[in-house]
Amino acid sequence: MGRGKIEIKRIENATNRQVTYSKRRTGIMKKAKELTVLCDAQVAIIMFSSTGKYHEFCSPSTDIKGIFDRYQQAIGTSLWVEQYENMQRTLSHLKDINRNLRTEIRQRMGEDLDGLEFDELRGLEQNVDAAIKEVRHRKYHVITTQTETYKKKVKHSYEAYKNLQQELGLREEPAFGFVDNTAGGWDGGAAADMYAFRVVPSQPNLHGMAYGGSHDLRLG
Amino acid sequence: MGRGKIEIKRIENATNRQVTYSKRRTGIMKKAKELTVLCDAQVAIIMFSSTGKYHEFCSPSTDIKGIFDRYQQAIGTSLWVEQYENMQRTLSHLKDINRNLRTEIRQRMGEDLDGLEFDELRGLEQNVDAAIKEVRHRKYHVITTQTETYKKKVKHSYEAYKNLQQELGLREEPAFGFVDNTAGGWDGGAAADMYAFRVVPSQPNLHGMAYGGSHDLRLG
DNA sequence: ACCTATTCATAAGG
DNA sequence: TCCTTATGAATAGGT
Repeated sequence: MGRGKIEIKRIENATNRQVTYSKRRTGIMKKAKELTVLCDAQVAIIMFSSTGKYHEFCSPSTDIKGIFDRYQQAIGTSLWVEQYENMQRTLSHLKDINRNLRTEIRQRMGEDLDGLEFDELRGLEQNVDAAIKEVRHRKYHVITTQTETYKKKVKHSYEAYKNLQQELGLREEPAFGFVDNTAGGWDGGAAADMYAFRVVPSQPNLHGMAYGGSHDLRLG
Repeated sequence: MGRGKIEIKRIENATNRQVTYSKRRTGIMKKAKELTVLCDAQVAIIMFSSTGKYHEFCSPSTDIKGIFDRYQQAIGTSLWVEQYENMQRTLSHLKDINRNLRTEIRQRMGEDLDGLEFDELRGLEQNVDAAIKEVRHRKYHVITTQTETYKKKVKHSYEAYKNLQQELGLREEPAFGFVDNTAGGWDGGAAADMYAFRVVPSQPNLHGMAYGGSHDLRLG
């Protein structure tokens, strides 16, 4: 249709190609619209010209996404579903793991023990018992190190003070006496009591997690 | 075009509508193919007839998914990205939670304590200490209940045996004596020792989780 | 963007 | 669905 037949092959002249693209695109869109009205059909068209411009058509009462969701249903799931389903699987797997982890934590906190057999309880007890030994050991290490540090600080301060006195030629009595009362091993209970005043009253927080408090276990 | 002009409105006769759909669909597909060849364009078309049958066209050297990915880029991300990104967010949130839970478990097992302050260690110790009391309490409860059950079973057996003797008119000595040696409270250590032979040698397993063993913490 | 000769698509009927 | 054909629509090439 037109002044002379044309061969259906790529139009080499860029201007002609662009003009023909415009005309024929309009024609297809019109035909598509007529089809949706005449035949009560749903149509979605997406076009990219050779210059990269894009145009779309979509029958009314829906949108591209709607038609593509229907399309995916029609061809029986594919396209993006694969990565989507992978994600879904990973997600539910993670939820399972989280549930198990939370169960284990609760049991390690002495809750939710009703379902456990004697053997299981015994294993749990032994495990928690070993854990508390580790925690105590670490605690004593920390407090010992801390104490040594303070001891050294005091010692250095005292020596600096004495040096200052000497340099000033003063002979006054020191303002305080330095006594080493931190030597030797630490008794666990005593250490805990000595430092009880330093413990914060609310839940102690470990890297954002409060032991014994409520965990942020929302699944989002 | 055709033997008479037609009005562009829904064709009420179902057969005519179907016939027209077929003809015009073919026409559009042909036009689309010509467009892709003549103008070096990319085209994707999806159609659903009023009867639900679907047809598609796609320019060569690509596929529907390819064109739609390009389409989404062109309009600047949308469509499925929203739910996809929601999922991605949920997933990474779950992973965070998972990591925190595992950290907490490890710390409750006495591992990974290096990063903790004294106050935190103290909180952890108190918490684990409270937990082990709960576990022991539960363990004693279970073993006591179990023992009571066995005791009753033995008692019932013995009574049945005595009744049988009486009914048979026999006067032989009983084959075994019934002595109540399970009354009174249970000492924890003693109980554990008494029943030590019942403990399975390998890791005790609690609902599929082995305390102190390796957890199935693969993230998939 | 408009014009128009020409080709094409298709409505109706079999 | 395919064939036929009269007729209106689409459009190639030029302005």
